[in-house]
Amino acid sequence: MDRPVYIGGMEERRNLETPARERILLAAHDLFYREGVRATGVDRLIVAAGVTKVTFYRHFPAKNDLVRAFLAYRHGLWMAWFEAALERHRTAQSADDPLAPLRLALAEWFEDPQFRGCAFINAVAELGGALPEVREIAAAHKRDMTAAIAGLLPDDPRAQRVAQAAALAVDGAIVRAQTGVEGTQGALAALKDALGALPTRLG
Amino acid sequence: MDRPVYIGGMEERRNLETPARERILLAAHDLFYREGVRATGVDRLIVAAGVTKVTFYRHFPAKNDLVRAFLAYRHGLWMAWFEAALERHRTAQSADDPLAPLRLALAEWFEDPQFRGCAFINAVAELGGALPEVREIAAAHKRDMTAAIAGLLPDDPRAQRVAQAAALAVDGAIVRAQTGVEGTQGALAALKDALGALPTRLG
DNA sequence: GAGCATGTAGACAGATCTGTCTACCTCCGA
DNA sequence: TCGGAGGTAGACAGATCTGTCTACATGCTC
Repeated sequence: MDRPVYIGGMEERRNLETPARERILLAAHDLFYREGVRATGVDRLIVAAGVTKVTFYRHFPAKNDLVRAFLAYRHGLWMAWFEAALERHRTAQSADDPLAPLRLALAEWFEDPQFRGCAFINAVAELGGALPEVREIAAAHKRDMTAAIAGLLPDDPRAQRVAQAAALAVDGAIVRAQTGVEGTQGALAALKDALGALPTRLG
Repeated sequence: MDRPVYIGGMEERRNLETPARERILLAAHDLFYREGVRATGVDRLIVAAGVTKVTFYRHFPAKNDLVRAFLAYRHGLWMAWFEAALERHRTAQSADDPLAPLRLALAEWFEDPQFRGCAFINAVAELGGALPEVREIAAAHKRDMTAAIAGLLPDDPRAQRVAQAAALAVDGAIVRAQTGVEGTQGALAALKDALGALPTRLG
């Protein structure tokens, strides 16, 4: 994996060999994330996916079904990238700074020109009122993200609490990088301060 | 101010005495925050505000003008509540824990049944692609929020950095309370851990 | 008393949205 | 061989969206 999968650039896979269902999912992944769910109409999706309306509705009887499928797909993709990125940066890890891979992984993500924040936070913001289940989907995503962070910490009963606080800081960094309060560098610097203060030398 | 102003319940002010422009703004504040900007059509706004379409478009030539006015209005309202809440909780402040008022203020907010996250984070998530200026509006909001947090800290050159890290944690707590990862109590507990670790005893 | 700002009621235009429909094609496995 | 899964093209329905239009009323100010 030389390039994080969330970046996009999946268009090349969206050719006629790829099954229609997957092409729709790839188009949704691209457009929903980049422009938002409500801003993306079914007509634009079918053009981007290169399918017809009948095919679209055969696979996803309602647009909300595609929204759910998109979030499930995104979850798998993002978690795979996240865990791989943490693993890749483990070389930078030391006993003094076990969360260093977390910072480096997020720095990668934030610098990506396609970065538009967390798809799950965005989905809750956009659809939380109309489609309450996206809150539960987003919560499950955040729980998995927190578990991956906990995996960086030494085996200790207090690791769960530290991981929760670190995950909190990560979510804060994501939204601050997204709005660009102090630039992505500012978000990363504040994240470093917040993570660095946590008691990671347990035991 | 016995009740935070952001809670809503402003309907009683939306009577015929109130000028039409303010009634529209109050209706937008209610509906945009509760259900989202894109989910709220002009037709619903004019019914909620009790004005006609001509009046609406006389004050706000395009819906996006109302979006901007809504965000400016919300900023004033929220900041006034936030600063007042911090002041109200200053009694709980000690030299050991200067950020205690921050936690208590956010606990108030999160427990509110109308709580639906930060209107600015939500607006960026929903409109960041289509209306890029909301990112700058949200960034300005976050800068003011950070300045209010800095006001809790002792006068010290390092206070700015600590305030940035604290603001990062606050944003994280807001989105986690919004998605309900571990409930609002979990968000508050993680916030307490993240804030408690920061070096607030400066100088 | 003229002009202007502010308000009312409601029809209308034109775009776009989700979702349905008919009609036809192709490939594969029982 | 035949039936079903999966595909194509594109018209259509019905709702909803933003924004415009005519026509009229009221009250303030110069």
